[in-house]
Amino acid sequence: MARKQIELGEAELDVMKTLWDFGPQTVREVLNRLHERGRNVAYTTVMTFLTRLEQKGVVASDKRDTAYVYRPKVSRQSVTLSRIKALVDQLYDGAAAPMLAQLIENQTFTADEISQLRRLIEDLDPKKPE
Amino acid sequence: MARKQIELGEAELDVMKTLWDFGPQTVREVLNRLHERGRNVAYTTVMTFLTRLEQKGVVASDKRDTAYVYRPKVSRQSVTLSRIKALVDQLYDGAAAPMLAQLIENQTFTADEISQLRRLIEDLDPKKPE
DNA sequence: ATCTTCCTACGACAGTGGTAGTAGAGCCGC
DNA sequence: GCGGCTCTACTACCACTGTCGTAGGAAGAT
Repeated sequence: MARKQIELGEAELDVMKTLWDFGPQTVREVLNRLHERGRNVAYTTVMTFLTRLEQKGVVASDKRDTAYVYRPKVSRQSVTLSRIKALVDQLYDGAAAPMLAQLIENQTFTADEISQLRRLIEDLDPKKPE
Repeated sequence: MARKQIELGEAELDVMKTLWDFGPQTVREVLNRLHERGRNVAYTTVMTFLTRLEQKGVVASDKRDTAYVYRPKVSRQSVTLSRIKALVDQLYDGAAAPMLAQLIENQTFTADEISQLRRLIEDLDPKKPE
């Protein structure tokens, strides 16, 4: 019950992405990555993000030489999934099927994607146990 | 470019839901609905929500007798869709298929839902025009 | 007329997230 | 040994969101 859902802001998520995509990095390295992706923040801003993320328990740091190196403590998958779940809860009271339906109806897909999705659906078993 | 995405908070969304589900209502009515769904907020809190929602342009109000009646100005669908899109953008850079895949893989569905989804997928045409 | 009740208007406050500045420590080059 | 450069620590600030309180008007109950 005390399961306090980890909330990450948009910018914080961006920082996580660079850690996921490029591995453990120093503040400066993260800063450069962010600039590359068009997020032009100040050095100290990145520090703030990383510190907050560490407080939230989603990254860890070790000192290497003079600077700290930060690394993710949670997987991209888990964050992604929990976000999706939060949205499903919010919008559809936890029922994933209607959300899927809406997504499917309102997006366009390539033929490849469609066959991929078909395969996924074919393989579904009802109430498959974990 | 000036396309300012409408942001609704969790509680604000809850208010919208009562308007969508039960139609135009006064502050008091919304309050009661919220209490029914377990959101125990104060009367003035609901007022604040409705006022803010009106400022955001997603609800409108008319005076009826002594009290204002609030009604939604945007459809549930549109809000829902734009939220989903925001998430897809955030997590998958706008590619819906991977998100679908992840959802499908990590949820369990009833047989009914599965056949419904199957039908949806079957009907998909590649790059189907609007 | 007064009391009670309901409604609105307005202000307030704390928490979070995005953003940054300043101060001070450690090290490098000369 | 001194000036820079880089890094951390700490503080700050604003906007937004969730939450509410108080003040005052209007209108029915007595």
